[in-house]
Amino acid sequence: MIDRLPDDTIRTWARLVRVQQDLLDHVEADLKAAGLPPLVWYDVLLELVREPDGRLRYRDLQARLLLAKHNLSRLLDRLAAEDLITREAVADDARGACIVVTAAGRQLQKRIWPVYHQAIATHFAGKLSGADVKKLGDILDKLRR
Amino acid sequence: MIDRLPDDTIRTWARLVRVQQDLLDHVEADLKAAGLPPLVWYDVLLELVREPDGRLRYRDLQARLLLAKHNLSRLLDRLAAEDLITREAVADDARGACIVVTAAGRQLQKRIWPVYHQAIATHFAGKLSGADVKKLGDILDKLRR
DNA sequence: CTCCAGTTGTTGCAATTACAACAAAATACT
DNA sequence: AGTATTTTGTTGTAATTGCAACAACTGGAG
Repeated sequence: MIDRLPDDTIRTWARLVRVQQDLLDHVEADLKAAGLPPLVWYDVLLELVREPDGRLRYRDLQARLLLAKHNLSRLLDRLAAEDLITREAVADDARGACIVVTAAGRQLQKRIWPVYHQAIATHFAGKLSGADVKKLGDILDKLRR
Repeated sequence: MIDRLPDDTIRTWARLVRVQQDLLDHVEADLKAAGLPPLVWYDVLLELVREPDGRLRYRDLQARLLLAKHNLSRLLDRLAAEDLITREAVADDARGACIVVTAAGRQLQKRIWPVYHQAIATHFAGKLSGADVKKLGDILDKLRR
């Protein structure tokens, strides 16, 4: 219980919220301008592509994405409709759903990355020194706990 | 045009996105747990309360909130439905709408603040040193441009 | 004055997200 | 085994957000 936060702490918080929203808006706009799907699609595909066998259980995917389960379910519906992923049964758990990237899914992930990479460079990395990035990383690490 | 960002820069970006989302989720959850409306409501009320006469033109409010105009229009519908704001005509511009906080709006803003303040203290300020906050502020400032 | 481009704010409609309830299967407990 | 509890994932429905078109108005050029 803290009595009263200093004004500059509050200002920094406000700025964090604001800047972050602004950054994401710009990145999303860049993706859209390139005719690409929103960032969450990429997040899902990336998590799957990173796995050695290109598959993850639903709940594990959910845990990594910090997405409410019902939202993920519908997001996957949309990805499946585009043949970017498929749902398979899990061997030892009949409830489970295994999410698998398709070849098209891998291809799309590869296609999004350069655009996303460029956006990160433009809106984020290009504005900071190496030392800034390092320091920011340390600070974010503390916030994560 | 940057050739290829270093891995740790990309990791820091990813962490920024993740941590920020996580922080906001927690803050929103705290507000909801206290039976309070979402953060945007507070943002709108705060902008208005800060004005000496408790009013702002629609477009100015929009510019400060980084909200798409149609979204703000509907958000204001909801606030108006709870009698937290009212819309008034602007003297010298018949198109314009002036958004005015009501007494109930001011009261709600005052009621939200302690909860929001506590959430900032818990999830943000409490995890960082004063120097961290200062450094973070500087970095965010660079990103803003 | 008259027309035309730009601004301001709202609205119809589609897509996405949130909440609540649910079915099905696994796990724990007696 | 038999029953309650928890986990896992989906779905119906309502709220919110995004997109495009719109009406009303302003301000400036001819």
